[in-house]
Amino acid sequence: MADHSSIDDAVMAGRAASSAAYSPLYQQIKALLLQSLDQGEWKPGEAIPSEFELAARFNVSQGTVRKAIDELAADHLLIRRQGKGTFVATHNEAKVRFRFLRLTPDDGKVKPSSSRIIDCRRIKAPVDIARLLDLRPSDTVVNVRRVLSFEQTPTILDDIWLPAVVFKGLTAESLTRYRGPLYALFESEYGVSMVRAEEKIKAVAASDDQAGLLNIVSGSPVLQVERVSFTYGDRPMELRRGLYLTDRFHYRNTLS
Amino acid sequence: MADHSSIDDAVMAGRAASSAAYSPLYQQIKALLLQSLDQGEWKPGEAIPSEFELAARFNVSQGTVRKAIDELAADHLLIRRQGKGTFVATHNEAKVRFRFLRLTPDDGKVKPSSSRIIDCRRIKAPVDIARLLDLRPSDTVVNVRRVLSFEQTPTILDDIWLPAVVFKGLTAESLTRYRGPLYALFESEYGVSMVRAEEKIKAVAASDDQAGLLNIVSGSPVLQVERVSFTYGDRPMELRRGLYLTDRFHYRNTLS
DNA sequence: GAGTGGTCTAGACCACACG
DNA sequence: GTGTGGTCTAGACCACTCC
Repeated sequence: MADHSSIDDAVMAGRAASSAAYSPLYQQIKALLLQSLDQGEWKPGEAIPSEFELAARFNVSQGTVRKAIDELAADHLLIRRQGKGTFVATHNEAKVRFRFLRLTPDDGKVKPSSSRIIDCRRIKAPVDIARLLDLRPSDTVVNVRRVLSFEQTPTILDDIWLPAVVFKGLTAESLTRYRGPLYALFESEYGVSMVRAEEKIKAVAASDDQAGLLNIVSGSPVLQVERVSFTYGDRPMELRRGLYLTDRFHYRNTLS
Repeated sequence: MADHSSIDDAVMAGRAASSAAYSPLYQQIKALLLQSLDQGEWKPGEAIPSEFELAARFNVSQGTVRKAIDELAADHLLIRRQGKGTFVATHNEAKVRFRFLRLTPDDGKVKPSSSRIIDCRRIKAPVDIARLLDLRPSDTVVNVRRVLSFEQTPTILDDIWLPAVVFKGLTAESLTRYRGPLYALFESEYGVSMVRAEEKIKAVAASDDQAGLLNIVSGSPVLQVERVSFTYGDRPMELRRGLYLTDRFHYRNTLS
């Protein structure tokens, strides 16, 4: 065997009598791949080894590796490209930028966007934030406040909380200098890949200060979006409370 | 061959020189299964033939049928149950009722719901409705208006449009008599299976009459949800404009 | 025990990208 | 041409359900 983990033991376990908790081989392979992704063995945008190489490494057939990769691709952690290879998903790509932003112009036309950082400070985590981010209340969080505009029209007011331990060098200055989706920045600068997110949406009336920042009249109905984003292994890494202006935009969703 | 369609020609086409539009065998099988579903060969809740039977019918290997079924199961058109068979998805089942309703109580507790039909009438399709339902403006639509309450609290005001040709016997009386999700009724009474839906969401201020029906003060911020539901073959079959009260509920969504 | 879906394998061949 | 993912097959065996 080479220097990477063998799954022989796991195979035995999986194939042992039906008494033990049964887990199919390809699920075990999937877990190993996930682990390699989490540990950064392959970086976002890079290609992972070919199916045959992985099959050899794990001592399973190519079809079994294939099925593991299939699931990771279905979850958008990996991207398959016929003839080229299988790549680690990234937010640093024109095609999938703003992958998590569901706000769409009513007329469908793509609009140029710009971000204005209002604030970036470190604070002790408020209890509700700490709970959602799986932190202790004594932990420090980075709190970023910003306004996103489309065609010079303020449209989104975001309040963002991040574990300070992970996002060490993050400052208002570095944020202001950066152009592009935050998740792309998190990926390349802090090694944090956001993989999944959950949102809770309400309609609320804008408060005075919120209305001021969005340049609307106080009390206007706005969309309130609370998002928790997760990295590999379903670890929460960002809490975002956004206010969306929906007079010329809408939040789109597909049910199935 | 039996009396059902053979795919031999399709196979030849698919396997012919790379000049023609190439379509994998399992995709062709998928299309055939979809057709059978659409034509009602197997009804919602029923089991479809086993993988081996289907493989024999279509003259392909079991693995190829399997892959076709896999995709239909991933789209929630079919449901696999190990040891029992593969079943046509249905809204008539405790487990998946309100499958398309994303509104959730903030406290997570399930609440008893009741529906009050306000109105059910047939009208000439307004142009915007006709366009979304892929109808001609001269076509007739059924317009249903109802209020959904949770624990006696009015929470959702729905305005629903349906092609009148399809929903022939639908009246306020039959709707009032019925308990349960509308999609379950559509399925069992009108043979219409809703398979997918697209929603556009905005935050708006409730108008006077809307506020009256929801028992809130006029101008309150509410969630406006426009939903187009599709049946097999991506044919639009319902337009629904809903107003959701989100003071004690929220719209939940998962991004990935 | 019989039938169904689920896993795993091994091998052949096809479509696609790149040099 | 070579290497990658994608398809298709055939067969063995496993897990689950029901009788």
